[in-house]
Amino acid sequence: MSTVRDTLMKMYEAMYEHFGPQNWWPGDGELEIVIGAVLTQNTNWTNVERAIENLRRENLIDIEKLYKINRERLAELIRPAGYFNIKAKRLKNLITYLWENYQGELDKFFSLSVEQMREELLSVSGIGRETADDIILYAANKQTFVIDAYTWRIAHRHMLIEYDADYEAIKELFESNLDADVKLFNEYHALLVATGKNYCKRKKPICEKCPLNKFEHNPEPPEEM
DNA sequence: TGCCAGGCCGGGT
DNA sequence: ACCCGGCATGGC
Repeated sequence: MSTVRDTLMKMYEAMYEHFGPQNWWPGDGELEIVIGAVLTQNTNWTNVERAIENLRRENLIDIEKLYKINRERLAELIRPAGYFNIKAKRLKNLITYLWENYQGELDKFFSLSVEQMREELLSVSGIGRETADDIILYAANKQTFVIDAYTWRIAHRHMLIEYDADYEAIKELFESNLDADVKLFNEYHALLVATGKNYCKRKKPICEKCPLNKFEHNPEPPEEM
C-alpha cells in the first residue's frame, strides 16, 4: 500500500518531469527575495517584477535606503504590484525591524534558528505565515515548507488534507513526510506553484494535461478556491 | 469584461 | 474563535 510519503514523492517526481527544475526564487539576491515575498502577496508575479524593476532602477535594493525613503514615494514606485499603499507600509515595517534590530544586516538575522526567525517575522505587521516562510526558505535558505493557495488547493484536491485544514496542519503534512532537504522543499513548493498556475485554477476540474491527474483526486474542483 | 493573482490585517459578531 | 471587507494593478 502506498503511504503519504510515497505519494508526496511521486507527485514531486511527476511535476519535476513535467516542468523541470524551477530554480527559485525568481529574483536576484537575498534582499530582493525579501522584497518580492512581500510584494507578491495575493498578486501575480509579473506585476511584482515591474515594481522591483522600479526599485532596481532607483538603486533602492538597499536596506538603508529603503529605511530612509519616504513611504509615499515608495508606494508610488511599487504601484504596479497592486495594494501599493498597504504594501509600502508592510515593507517599511519589515525594513525598520531589520534596521533597528539587526543594523540592516540580513545575514545577522538569517543566522537565527528557523523557529526564532519565524517568530520575529510574524511579529511584524504585514508579515504573515506564507511571507515569513518564503523569506526563511528562499532568502535565508533554511528548512521550512511554504504553504500557499495552490498548495492548499492541490493537497485538498488530491485528498491529502481536509477542506478546512489550516496553514500549520498542511505545513506539518509536508514537513513530516518529506526528507529534511532545503533544496527539495524549495523545488517542491515552486513546482506546486507551476502546477497550480497552469493546471489547477480556481473552480476548474482537473485536466488531462495536469502532471498530477494520474493521482487519486476529486473529479470536481474544491469548493470556493 | 468580469474574474483572478504565490495574503494579511482589523473590526464586528 | 470565526467571518468578512478592504486593499489595487494588470492579464486574459
